Amino acid sequence: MAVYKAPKGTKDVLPEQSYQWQYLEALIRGIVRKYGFLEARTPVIEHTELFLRGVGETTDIVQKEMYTFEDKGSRSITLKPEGTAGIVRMFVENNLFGDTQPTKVFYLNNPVFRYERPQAGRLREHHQFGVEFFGASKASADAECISVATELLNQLGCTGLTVHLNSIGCPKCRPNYHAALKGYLKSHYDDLCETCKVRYEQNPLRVLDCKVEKCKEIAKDAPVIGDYLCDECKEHQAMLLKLLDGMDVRYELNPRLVRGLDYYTKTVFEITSDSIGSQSAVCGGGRYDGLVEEIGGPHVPAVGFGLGMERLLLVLENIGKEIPKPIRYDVYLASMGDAANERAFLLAHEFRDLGLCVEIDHVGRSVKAQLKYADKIGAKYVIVLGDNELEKGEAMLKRMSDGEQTPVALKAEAIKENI
RNA sequence: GUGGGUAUAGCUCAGUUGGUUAGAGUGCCUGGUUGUGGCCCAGGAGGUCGUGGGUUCAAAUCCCACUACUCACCCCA
Repeated sequence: MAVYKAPKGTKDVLPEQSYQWQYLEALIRGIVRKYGFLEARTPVIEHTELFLRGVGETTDIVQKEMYTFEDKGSRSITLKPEGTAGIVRMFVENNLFGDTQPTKVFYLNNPVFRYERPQAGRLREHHQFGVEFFGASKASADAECISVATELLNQLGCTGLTVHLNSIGCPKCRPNYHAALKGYLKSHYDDLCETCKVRYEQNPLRVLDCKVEKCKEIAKDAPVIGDYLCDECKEHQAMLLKLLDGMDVRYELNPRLVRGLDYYTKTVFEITSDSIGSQSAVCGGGRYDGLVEEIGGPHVPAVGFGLGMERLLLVLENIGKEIPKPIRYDVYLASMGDAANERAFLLAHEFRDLGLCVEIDHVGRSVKAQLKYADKIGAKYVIVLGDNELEKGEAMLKRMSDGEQTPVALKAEAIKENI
């Protein structure tokens, strides 16, 4: 029985709901196009090593959530747990850094996999839309990325969203902050939760993110990164805020926003929703100036984000946003009797040549049942074909919205005039 | 990995202190005359009551285990 179910944490997109995905896809393509982002597609699998180096060995994603296996050639392969590492690998492997910069790419409906306990808004396989902006160190690049996300969300009419923003510094200034933070945490070490004791050693920034009450108490009075940023990081953030203000993008500065991927530098941001349960992040990203080098390329600054498609759909559902359902059939050809059935089939063929969407009877229903079926599948018009119509070479074109019937000659072009 | 909740028709759910052929709404099929949808009316099909054990004369109902789903922690999109 279990064999015939989709694996835990995965979901089918059923035929009746795929239009929602297509709607988002079209909207997204229209937006990124205006910014000049080009689509890139990378493999679902990568060498495990890429994520160890890219995402970071101490992260939860790498330590306990990856789908890793050995292939028949004894290579360690991993289903991608996030979108950025693969794109960076592509960027480096194909020497795209050698082209004129910047390089602006996006990915759409990119499947990513994490072995986690499923819950509201969290799947083991989900799909991301994301943007990666290489070779641009200026804050305008950060601002464009955020703008792509907020424009999308705004165009969809999303409400209850918050843009959280922070800077976590760069390799020049972060060590100072690390030292200060560790110094502070050391005096509270015994009160930290068990995982935070480990974080203290491996990645003290993450203690700020801890949800345990005691740790939150401690974090509240911890030194703030903003006080330790170097001039360059400070100026970068100031410029970003200025540009966001100029676009009227609302944001909240959150000094404790720390993301679970190791590659970020300077800007980090997250967009959360208050309507989709506790897994509230719809979009997350930031700057990663050191990652290209880490993956074996030259020093190339970059910034990007990932946005969860399933969560975006959840937001739309929960705020009652209706996605327009496309018309499936223009015409349904009801027919009875062998001659009319055959004529209906060929007429449908002619209609399709003219670009119309049309359906006929494939199961031998009565005329009454065919009308009912035409109504159910949302056909705009119905034509009933029987011996009478074949003789006269004329039939009634029935408009389903109001039932009005008009006589038409049995010629595809002529009928098309009337719809 | 840790907790809580749920499991009865395709779907959403009833099912009284254990009691005889397990129900409703919706969906599906058919019919309400001879070739015309929506509304209405009538009829029909459809259920190993998640699985396996136990208690009992008797279990959808009580007990245990397992599984699945779900929500939350954790983490993240």
